[in-house]
Amino acid sequence: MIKTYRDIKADVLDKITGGTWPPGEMLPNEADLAEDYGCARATVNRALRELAEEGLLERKRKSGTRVRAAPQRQARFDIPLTRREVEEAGAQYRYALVMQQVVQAPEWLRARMSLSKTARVLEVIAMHYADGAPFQHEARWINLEALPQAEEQDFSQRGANEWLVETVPFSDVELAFSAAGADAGLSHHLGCEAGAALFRMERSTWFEERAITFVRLSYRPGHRMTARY
Amino acid sequence: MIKTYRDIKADVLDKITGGTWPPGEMLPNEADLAEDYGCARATVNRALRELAEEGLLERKRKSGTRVRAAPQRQARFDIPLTRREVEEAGAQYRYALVMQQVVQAPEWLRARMSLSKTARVLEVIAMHYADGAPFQHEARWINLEALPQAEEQDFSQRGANEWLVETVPFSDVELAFSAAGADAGLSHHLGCEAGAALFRMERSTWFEERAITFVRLSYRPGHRMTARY
DNA sequence: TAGGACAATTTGTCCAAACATATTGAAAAA
DNA sequence: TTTTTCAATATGTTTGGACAAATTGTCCTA
Repeated sequence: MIKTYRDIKADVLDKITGGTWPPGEMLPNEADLAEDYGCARATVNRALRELAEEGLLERKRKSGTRVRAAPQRQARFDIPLTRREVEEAGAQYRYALVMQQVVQAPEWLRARMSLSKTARVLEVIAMHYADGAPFQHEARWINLEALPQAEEQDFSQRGANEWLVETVPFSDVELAFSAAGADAGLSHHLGCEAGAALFRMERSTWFEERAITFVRLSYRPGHRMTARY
Repeated sequence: MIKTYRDIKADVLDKITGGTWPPGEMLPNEADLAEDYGCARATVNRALRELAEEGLLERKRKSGTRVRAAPQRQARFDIPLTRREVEEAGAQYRYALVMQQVVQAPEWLRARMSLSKTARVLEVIAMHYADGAPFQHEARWINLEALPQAEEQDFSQRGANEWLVETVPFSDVELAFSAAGADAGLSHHLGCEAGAALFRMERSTWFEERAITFVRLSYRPGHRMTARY
């Protein structure tokens, strides 16, 4: 017997995948469905609302609910904290600072972070290891106008990311994935050949419209990032 | 005056980002919050439930609600349909079939798709162009045991993906992102140098526990995939 | 015929109350 | 002291009812 909103979700999903309600099909309205299922309209509403959020249904007032013609589903995945990523793979994590210095922000960085011409940034280069082998190269720039206290920090023991997560825990993030060939520095640190194809993740972080940090993470060759949906 | 669950969400979010409720902090229980906000508990419940889903709060029966210590936020992004991806960038889309043939599934593919030793698959190689320039190389294998009618299909005009979306609209998907160097075939089709770093997306599709298709999409050099959260 | 006012419909949200369920912590028993 | 039992508590879900908001289609009018 159907009772919970989960049961209803599952049943509707079955009807969709089973072909009872093909793409483009209109569903009965909430009131009718509630009667069919023998439950309150709010229960049906929650089931349908969640299916719509997951991209399977399309809902509009007055016109009703229909199965999406082109099921625009979306992948969700957790943003990996490098330490956890390594440890969850069952490997020993190690961090090492390569370099830390204050510099004038170069032009390309000013563009990405919307910085002024004279902006100073803290540049931090570091490596992350899994079981002693190079795992990820981190190149980071921190906006010293937004976070002046970063200049006093010592990132030789603890990664900049962990400090930032504590200091500016909630922020807006823009992510980009791409691929890039290893240059001389990267190939040296990652222990791979120059030109090797590396998976790369770039992340810009903002807090209250101000750029906090930009980080470019280059993974060792062969790294894969997976998601399900 | 606070009234809607959205207002409550916004207010709670402000209290979190503003430091009133720092990471790890316990929130008052729903009943108390409902009284504070002058609304029903169900309204507070919805606000907090959604914030928890978004990864900002942690909720447990009896113990209550707390701000996540390490805000495990997740990125969501839409799965790109190549045609739309190109057209939304304002470019002219063009598709071209390179090759289509039935083959015995090689060992590595059998492993990925859980196929039997004698499984036959339809191999489809195609190219996607944006404004006449190579945009993406598609290498796809379709399980003919699950979809025998694929063998009769002609993918010279319409991409295999569009046919599959119509034929098996709802399926489970496993995604993987990585980087790979262009081999001879890829560099030829994409018009880039051999060894160039390419962003790659691999997708396995399942329907009712049966492998439908595996596709490997290799983007032209320099491609970026972005998300916000 | 074209445009505007309006009523009907459907989803969206809220409420107050009740019961369900997981979990904790304390009391009771071994 | 350790284990078991049990009640208290906070979130999870459902109900039936109500009103809000968006949108559609119709009818009326110019």
